[in-house]
Amino acid sequence: MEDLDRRIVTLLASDGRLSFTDLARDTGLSVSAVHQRVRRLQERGVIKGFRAVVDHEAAGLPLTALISIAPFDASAPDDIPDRLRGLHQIVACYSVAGEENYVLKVRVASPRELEDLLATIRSAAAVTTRTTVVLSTAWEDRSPFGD
Amino acid sequence: MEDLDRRIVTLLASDGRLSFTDLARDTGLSVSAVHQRVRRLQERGVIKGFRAVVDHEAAGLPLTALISIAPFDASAPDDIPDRLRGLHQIVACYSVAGEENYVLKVRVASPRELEDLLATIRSAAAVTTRTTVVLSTAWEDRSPFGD
DNA sequence: TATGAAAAGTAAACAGG
DNA sequence: CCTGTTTACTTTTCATA
Repeated sequence: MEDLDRRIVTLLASDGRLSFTDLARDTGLSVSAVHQRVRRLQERGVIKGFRAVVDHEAAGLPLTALISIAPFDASAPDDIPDRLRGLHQIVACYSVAGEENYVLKVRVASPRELEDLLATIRSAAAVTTRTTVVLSTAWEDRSPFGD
Repeated sequence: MEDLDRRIVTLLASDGRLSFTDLARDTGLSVSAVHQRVRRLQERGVIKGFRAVVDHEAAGLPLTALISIAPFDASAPDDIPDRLRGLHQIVACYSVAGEENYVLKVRVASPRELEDLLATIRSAAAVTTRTTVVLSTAWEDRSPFGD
């Protein structure tokens, strides 16, 4: 990726509502030039979208957990993500190399909801679960480019 | 959190560049009313910011890993997040309840860079590491409110 | 891939209920 | 906490290099 594009991506990764005017100032390009570059970055899929960063505690979902899962029957065809996609509490689903096959990140309102969710996950995807409760988040979703 | 606010947060969590005009249409409020509510949500810290969602593969960081860490010396004061904060490859840092003390999410360009990063983490924070490489991401950073 | 300029749309601030 | 209005700014498109 070109230097100017990386700069634009870094800027938008740390403030997704920066105006094209600001981006232009920070990159030395004209407003139209930045505009075109951002559009191209989106077309190429480098920028996949824009999101508000929500404080889940303040939003009523104070409990985050990481759940590693492995299928009961390792010979079954693996459509686990498809089986879990409908559970909106699962905010991330990674296929991983390791003892388990997938790691999920979930957000729930209470231990009780976590308990229910685990049961749902186990029966929906025919898996065993190993749950790690998040106690606190030092940081999250930081830009890997070093701002 | 009130219903209208939850709706606004959900909408912005799925498209962080929605205009106040669009938010007003989708909530039935006036443009000024949504404007004020969004400002208040930011002041209260419910909305912590806005970010571009970057495809890290396309952006040259194709390798993601989850690293669980535990201190060599459990009696030492725990300033691990502070010791790791400067490593920009660490995009998330969770304190967790479990065998290990922290789980990190890292993004790097290559296995070689992961190797270097692991060495840096071990010596910077005086910890042992257990690394789980992410093979693919089914989804990530989804809204937990069910859009 | 860049630029500047024009038209349409939006944000931000404000007065008032 | 809401509404409508105003002003300034921003987005988007276009012609052009």
